[in-house]
Amino acid sequence: MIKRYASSTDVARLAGVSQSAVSRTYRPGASVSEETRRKVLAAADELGYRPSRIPQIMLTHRSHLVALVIGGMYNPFYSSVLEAFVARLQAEGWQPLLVHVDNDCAFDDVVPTLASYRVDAVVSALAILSDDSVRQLEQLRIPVIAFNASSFGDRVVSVSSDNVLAARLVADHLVARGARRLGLIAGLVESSAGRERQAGFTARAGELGVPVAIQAGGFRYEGGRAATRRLFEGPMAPDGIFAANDLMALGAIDALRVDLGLRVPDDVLVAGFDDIPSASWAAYDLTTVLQDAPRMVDEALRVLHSAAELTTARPGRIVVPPVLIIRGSTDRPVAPVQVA
Amino acid sequence: MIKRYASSTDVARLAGVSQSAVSRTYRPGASVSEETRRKVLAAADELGYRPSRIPQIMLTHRSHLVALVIGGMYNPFYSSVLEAFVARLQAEGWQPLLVHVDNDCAFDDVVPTLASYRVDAVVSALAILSDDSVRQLEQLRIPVIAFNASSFGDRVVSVSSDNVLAARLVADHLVARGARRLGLIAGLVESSAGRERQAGFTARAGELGVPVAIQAGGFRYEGGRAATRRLFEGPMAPDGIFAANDLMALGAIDALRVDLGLRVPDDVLVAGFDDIPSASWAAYDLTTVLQDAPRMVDEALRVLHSAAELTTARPGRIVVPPVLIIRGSTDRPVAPVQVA
DNA sequence: TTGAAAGCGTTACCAG
DNA sequence: CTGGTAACGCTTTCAA
Repeated sequence: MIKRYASSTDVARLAGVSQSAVSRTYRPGASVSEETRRKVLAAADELGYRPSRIPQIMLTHRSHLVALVIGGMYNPFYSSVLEAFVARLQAEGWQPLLVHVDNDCAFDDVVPTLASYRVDAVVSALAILSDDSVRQLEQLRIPVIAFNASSFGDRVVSVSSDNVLAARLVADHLVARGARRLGLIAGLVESSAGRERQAGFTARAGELGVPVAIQAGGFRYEGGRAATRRLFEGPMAPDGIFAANDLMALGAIDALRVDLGLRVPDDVLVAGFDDIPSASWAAYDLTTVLQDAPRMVDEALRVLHSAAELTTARPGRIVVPPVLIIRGSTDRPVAPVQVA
Repeated sequence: MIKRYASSTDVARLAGVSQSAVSRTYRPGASVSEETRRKVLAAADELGYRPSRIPQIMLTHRSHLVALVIGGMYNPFYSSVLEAFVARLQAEGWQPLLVHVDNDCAFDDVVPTLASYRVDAVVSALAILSDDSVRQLEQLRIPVIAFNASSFGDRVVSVSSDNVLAARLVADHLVARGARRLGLIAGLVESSAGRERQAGFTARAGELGVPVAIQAGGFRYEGGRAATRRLFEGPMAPDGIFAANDLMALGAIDALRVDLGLRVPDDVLVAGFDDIPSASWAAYDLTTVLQDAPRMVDEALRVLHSAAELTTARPGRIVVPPVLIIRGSTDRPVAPVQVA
């Protein structure tokens, strides 16, 4: 087995000082003579020495490692969340250990590994979080922060947008712009965010006395496109569609224009959720709900800080206000139009 | 300071056995009596114990940690590469430590942190890798694998597509489909991949006797859109455009259709590079070069395995064959058309 | 099969 | 200011 990294003892030997002296040289505010420091730094430079955090982890019971659990990176919303998270964690002295899971039971499998690295906390950006994984992490006393998944509000801390309110705003907007037969493209039933968006939208539509047809789109572009075609196979062709995320909304727009030969927004209004970059591309110009990722990350980090000194974060829900971004895909006069 | 994780000593105490017995219980193939194993597992379960890898790192000089350095996650190509990498690393027993850098000097800043966690290797998916960072990692004897950046072929291992060949194929294709005045939207000069694509394209166009106008697009959608408008301000309005990545190509298509009122592919052919998901969306249907991310990740992992036992990977370039994906954005008869 | 003990690379504490 | 030493949690070796 090759020894790759030099140790403080190696440096001490070369510099002709004690190992303690090397340690002190790298500890700010420790008392080392200029002479010793010089010798140590010279030796360290020669050997390519950097102090190791590993023994510190044993001593302090703090690794400064945070597990970041991600699932569907196909959704650009999650890439931007990930990027923001990593940048913020680094800036505050944490190191993200990235964990990718395809499906939920795979998460259970990696929990022991995370534990073996003694992570200080787990941040999950999974749409879905199984009861089992939560229980496992609880037993290991690892604080868990759920991003965009509120189903475990009583056991973990969750940070998410106000999905219900946002979906209600979308329903209001579509109806105000003249829609009278709504279509909803749902995500995955396992996703609490998706369920909340569906609930808010259908509730508000009900209050407004407007019917809603529902098709599942699985949060993907192709799913949204297929769901849209199915919506138009039914008896009630919608004149306003809300997709539970932007990817599906973009698929819906393409289905309407390319597969069905309809115009957006002239024939059908379309709105999405997330405000991913492609939502603002000229070909789509999609009305959507902005999820304030930086703000959500901020909140998650606030929780992380407080959880760092506890064995578990205090359960609860943190809800970030959403913003409706109105673009061309719903750009019609506000005055209700006459519908056949 | 709270002690979050139980130790083998805690378990031993509760189980009424020695700490060695606990260790052996978790080491496959060690000799423990059924009775002891039972007591240990019961105690471990009660305390939520998982063996720690931290002391092992000290003993073996191997952390099984791999630093994954990422930059522009705005490009979906990198999210999919990241996802593939993380999945593969995990499957093979490594843990990715994620590092995000905004600009290159920021990388220099995190190198000491990576070293302090005793990472076994660094995989950089940065378009740009500074000379300084490479030198720093060399001095620390950390093997480096550069993904999609070949400028340091003599110092590190790089894995990339055959950018030159791919760009030549694109030039051939555009000209075969009738383009006679080419436009090239370049990425960033600092990116070796971008430079290679530009070199291959202009070289082949030269051989074919077709002029090329160049505008920089910075690898972003907006940049590609603006670059396209600039191409048409010049004296030579192109009838075929190659963008050094898909994001810029999509911006180009929107510029052509929305800003300039031209048709794609009827008036102008457009091709990109990467084959990101949105390239195949109906609104764009973009001809592009597929970078075989899974294959590239495979190659990188092969290098990682061999580098794991060395203090440095043997420098060299690994080049993965690209595939031209022909879609609607260049869909014109193969026979050369007459151009004014 | 079992327990005791050394050692990994640090930091903190102590005596000099 | 300096060097020696204990301690962290684990694996491995050795003796019982």
